[in-house]
Amino acid sequence: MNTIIKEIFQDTVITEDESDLIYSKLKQSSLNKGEFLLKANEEVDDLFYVHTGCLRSYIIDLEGKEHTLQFAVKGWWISDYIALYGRKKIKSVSHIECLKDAILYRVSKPDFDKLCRDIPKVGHFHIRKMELAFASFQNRILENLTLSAKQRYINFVTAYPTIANDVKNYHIASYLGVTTESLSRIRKEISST
Amino acid sequence: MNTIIKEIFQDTVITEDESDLIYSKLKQSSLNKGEFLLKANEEVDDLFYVHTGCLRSYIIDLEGKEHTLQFAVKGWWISDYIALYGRKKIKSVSHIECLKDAILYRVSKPDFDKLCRDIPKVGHFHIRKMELAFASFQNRILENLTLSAKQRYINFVTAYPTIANDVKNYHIASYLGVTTESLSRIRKEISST
DNA sequence: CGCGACGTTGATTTGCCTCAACGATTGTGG
DNA sequence: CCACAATCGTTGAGGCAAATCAACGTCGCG
Repeated sequence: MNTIIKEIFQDTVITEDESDLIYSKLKQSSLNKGEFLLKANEEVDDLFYVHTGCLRSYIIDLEGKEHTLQFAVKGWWISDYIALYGRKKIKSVSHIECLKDAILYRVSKPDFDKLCRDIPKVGHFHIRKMELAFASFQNRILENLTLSAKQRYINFVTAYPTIANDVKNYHIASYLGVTTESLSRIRKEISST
Repeated sequence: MNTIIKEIFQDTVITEDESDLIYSKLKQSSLNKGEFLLKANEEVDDLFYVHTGCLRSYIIDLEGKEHTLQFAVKGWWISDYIALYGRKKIKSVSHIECLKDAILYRVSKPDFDKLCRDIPKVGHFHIRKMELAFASFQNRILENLTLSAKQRYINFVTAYPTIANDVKNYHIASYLGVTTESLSRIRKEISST
């Protein structure tokens, strides 16, 4: 069976025919560090599976500051979910930037929806993925409400050590919601303990 | 057809047989203001559909402070999603409190999963619900990163005017991540403009 | 009426931001 | 392979939004 299908669906058992059908909807694309998968105010139709590399999605606020919504590494999906999943169809609000040379598999939302309908296993897989994401979103909101910047940083580095290595500190800062200067001071404080 | 099934699934077309099957898994329960659906450190197995009334889920941090994760009114589902959807099965981390006399319909997660499998429409309905929730979670994270407490309050009241009426100010404060004192000052400032 | 829950106000503190300058590191062209 | 520039990270001084601590109105209900 196709190795990328096997990778994406992990321990879900997929038949040869199903694999072929899914594969026919995937389009491989590669991206180099610094390139963009998406910029704000574009049409969004696709989901992207990250096979290798590292990306981040972020928005730029009215004052021109960046705020990182999500990092994505091997095994993760990334897109502009606000635009793609929102109640009304809108243009993209996020930028998606490649932080480390990446190989992606793209699938359009309509194709993906159809796969979920035609192959129930895919639908169930998707539901499970969404549920996990749901739980971790709640966790992130909770951490934002509950913890100090220092503790959020420690948690981030603990939970995602590989991402912490792959990305710049100011990317992490903009994910945690602090300035690079503050993060620098936090790191200094931690290293001296 | 059963009116509650019709209400829950809105514009999804459900047959009589399907309706009966779904209904057989639902258990009605009512809750009075001040009562709890769930407290921390309990088993969590169920999802709750809110037919009438108003509830909130919140966690209590190490310092004893409350942080509201979610409000739920008619048409919403509520549970301890961190416990119910997380990677590993854990006891509840949240409290779910009734803020306004409520009528709920409870369904166990296993039953709900089975319904999603046996009735594809239900699965697709669930996916769509999750996608919408996904988008609004991203939005909330974004607002937390981007906006001032004042602006977040204005957005909350604008987006959920009925909830804002049904709940105490300190519930809203703990949802926005500010103290009641700060929210009070914010409200004062707004009223004078 | 009186008590408890809720909301407001004031004084002070603090965590993080802003602005500015300066090291350190990385990458690129000569 | 070095030189230099750009990018990234650190440090300092000062400011501000929101937290903390404390006290006091106000409302609803037994």
